[in-house]
Amino acid sequence: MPHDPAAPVSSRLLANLNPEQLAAVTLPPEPGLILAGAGSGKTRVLTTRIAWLLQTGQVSPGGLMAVTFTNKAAKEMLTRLGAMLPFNVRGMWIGTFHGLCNRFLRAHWKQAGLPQSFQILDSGDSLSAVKRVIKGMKLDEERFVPKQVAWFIAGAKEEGKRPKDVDVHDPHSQKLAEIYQAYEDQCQREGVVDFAELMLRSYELMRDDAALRQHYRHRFQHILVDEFQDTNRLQYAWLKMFAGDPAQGDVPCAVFAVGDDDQSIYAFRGARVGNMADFEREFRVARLIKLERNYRSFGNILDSANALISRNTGRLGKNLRTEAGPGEPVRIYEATSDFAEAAWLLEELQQLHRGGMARSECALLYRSNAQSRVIESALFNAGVPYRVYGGLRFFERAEVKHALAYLRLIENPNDDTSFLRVVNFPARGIGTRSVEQLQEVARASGRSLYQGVSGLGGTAGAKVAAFNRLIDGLRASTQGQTLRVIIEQVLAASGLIDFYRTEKEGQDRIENLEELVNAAEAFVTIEGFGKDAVALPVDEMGQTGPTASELLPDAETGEILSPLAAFLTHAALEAGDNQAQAGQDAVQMMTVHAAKGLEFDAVFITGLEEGLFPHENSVTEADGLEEERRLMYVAITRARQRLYISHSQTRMLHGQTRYNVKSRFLDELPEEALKWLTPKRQAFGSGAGFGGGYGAPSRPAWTPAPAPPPSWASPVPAAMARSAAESSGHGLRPKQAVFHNKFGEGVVLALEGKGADARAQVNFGRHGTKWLALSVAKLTPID
DNA sequence: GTGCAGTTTGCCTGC
DNA sequence: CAAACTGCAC
Repeated sequence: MPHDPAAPVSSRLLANLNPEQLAAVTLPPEPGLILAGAGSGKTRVLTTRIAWLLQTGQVSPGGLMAVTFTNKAAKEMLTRLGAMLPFNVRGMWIGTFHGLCNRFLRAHWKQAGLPQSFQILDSGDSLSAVKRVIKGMKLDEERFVPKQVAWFIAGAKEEGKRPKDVDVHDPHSQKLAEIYQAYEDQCQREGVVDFAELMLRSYELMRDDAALRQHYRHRFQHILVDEFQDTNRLQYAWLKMFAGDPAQGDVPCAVFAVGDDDQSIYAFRGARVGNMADFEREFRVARLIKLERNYRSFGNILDSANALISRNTGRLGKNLRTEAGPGEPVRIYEATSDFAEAAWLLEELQQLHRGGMARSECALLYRSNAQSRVIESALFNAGVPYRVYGGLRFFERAEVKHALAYLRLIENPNDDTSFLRVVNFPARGIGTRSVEQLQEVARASGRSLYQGVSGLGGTAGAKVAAFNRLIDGLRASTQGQTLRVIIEQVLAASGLIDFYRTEKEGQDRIENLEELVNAAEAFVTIEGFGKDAVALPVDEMGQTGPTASELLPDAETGEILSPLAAFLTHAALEAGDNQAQAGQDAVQMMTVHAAKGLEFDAVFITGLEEGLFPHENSVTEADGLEEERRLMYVAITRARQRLYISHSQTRMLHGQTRYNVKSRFLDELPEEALKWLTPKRQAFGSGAGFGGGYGAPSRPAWTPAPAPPPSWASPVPAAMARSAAESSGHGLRPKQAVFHNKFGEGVVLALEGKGADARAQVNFGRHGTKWLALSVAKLTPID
């Protein structure tokens, strides 16, 4: 049944949709799969469908669930819906998988076998919990590397497996299963859950509780899933629990799955593109709708993306087209060093800005967070405002985690992870030895560290008891207080503020702690806590504030989660990406992963080098390489008007200079869409007429795109770099543009002295003119 | 038990 | 290159 054309609201809603979009939006209430290419208006289709379903009265706000993958996407959806709908959208089941699982478990904590105030472990917490388990089992950390074990446990959970379900084929895997079991016991004892547990626990509760299952299946008539290609096995199974599983003979509700197999970039955390095909088959999707018209990018950008992704195998098949013209060519730049690359980025950014482009419309993308540093310092030194997403996030900073640990202990004193973090921070005379004793006592009696104090005598026992009293006192005195007061009191009473005040480098940390108070304040304002909910504030970056919305009343008692509990949840599920630096018109910096779902007028993709992008850990398997290619595809398709791609001959990594060869992905782009800002070079050693390039014996010479050398570490540029340095000593000349780590870009005015005494006078612009000893100062020439 | 200096080790991506 | 870890003097 199409919409009622007489309804004025819905016809306005549906105006300007293309036929495919319209078909998707108004799909009858049955399972549907939408293959939505990058920039094809996917989010618009999703939000419009939700609004259309609601406005035509086909479903009530409570009868609909929409799941996204990232917090960014969830926010985006809520913001857009908030603008389309006349009522507050916060109460609706719209959020990330993990956010919704949390909400579900908060409401049914008792059935799920959790304490009411269970805490959520982020990956760092989870890793230290694993470490404790391994230590407790007296196992060798060499043989059972905590990181790998944590990885193994998360992987098992994502497959829906409990310790008893894990494949055991040798003593090692046997032990792994035992560690997994011990980890689980420990988490249960402490009342904490990790990310994967949120999913698995809610899945199992639904699976095992028929009444609950019936309740939710009756409730949700429509479930919309964004980024379906990124779902893992468990998430798909979870979905079937809520929607009804056709394989079990259920009649499923209207699941509206939107995805793009070409943008599947989360295989490393269990994503299964195959879920799309499985869904189509299992849910007997009658009509698969493809959205292939791109509204975002100009032709050259799109052609580049299409050409690149066409090298992947086993695609569902889709080709983006646009009606915009070719636009600007894709510009490619080769830098001599990562510093020079940063200097070039800066220069191009300034030029775009002078040309009238907003800084916030420029994005700098990189494969891994470590690359942001050099770029950041270049921007910082030039005084260009920027904003970094991801990396060390706000709620993951050490001082913030310390403060949160105190808050978590107030909520749940059995949270041993938090207990260990702060029992002796700031120092209160409880050293390693005392803590070990306490751990032994607690383990022996099967109690938490907090409870274990009763079995610990002597001065150590007295000191721990004093710590417990501190926590208890804080719990009592903060009862019923506002979040701001609670946090301020904790910061003062714990001694955290005093501690950082005496630290040399403590000022920044104190500022972050103050920022934590602000974040809490903002959180309370936005969430509203049952009172009249406040309209979504939108900051200058177009993003809304925190979106916890986990304030569902308890299913049995009707009790509303305390502000503190809600805030702690918010801190665990959202890393607080937009706490700092919000506001001004700033250049956007993030990893390619973080950029998914976003778009910008100008995009710079940096570090297109073998070993980095594609990442060296990925090139050994075909699957890995294809995922890297999809990642590059995602990166390219973020750009609306201008796309720049850069690579560098050398790069600092692990404190050493690495010599890199340009990425194979550059050779996979269509030449006619490109413009090389620096001379295009063949893989070294393959002069004109040599065809196949050097060092690629596995490929015949006639291969159209010669494979890059097997190793990304080319010895040749290294030799070139050496000879350049040897011939001129320092490689500098007057008027040479240089880059300094601290002062940024400068121009050499004069040179004097030789060898170890060589000095250069450099004008750094806003940092003034300085004489630098070349044996000490690192000056990198910029071409 | 604390704090410092020296040494080692690791950086891929994220809810 | 830095964070994280280890060893040592107070």
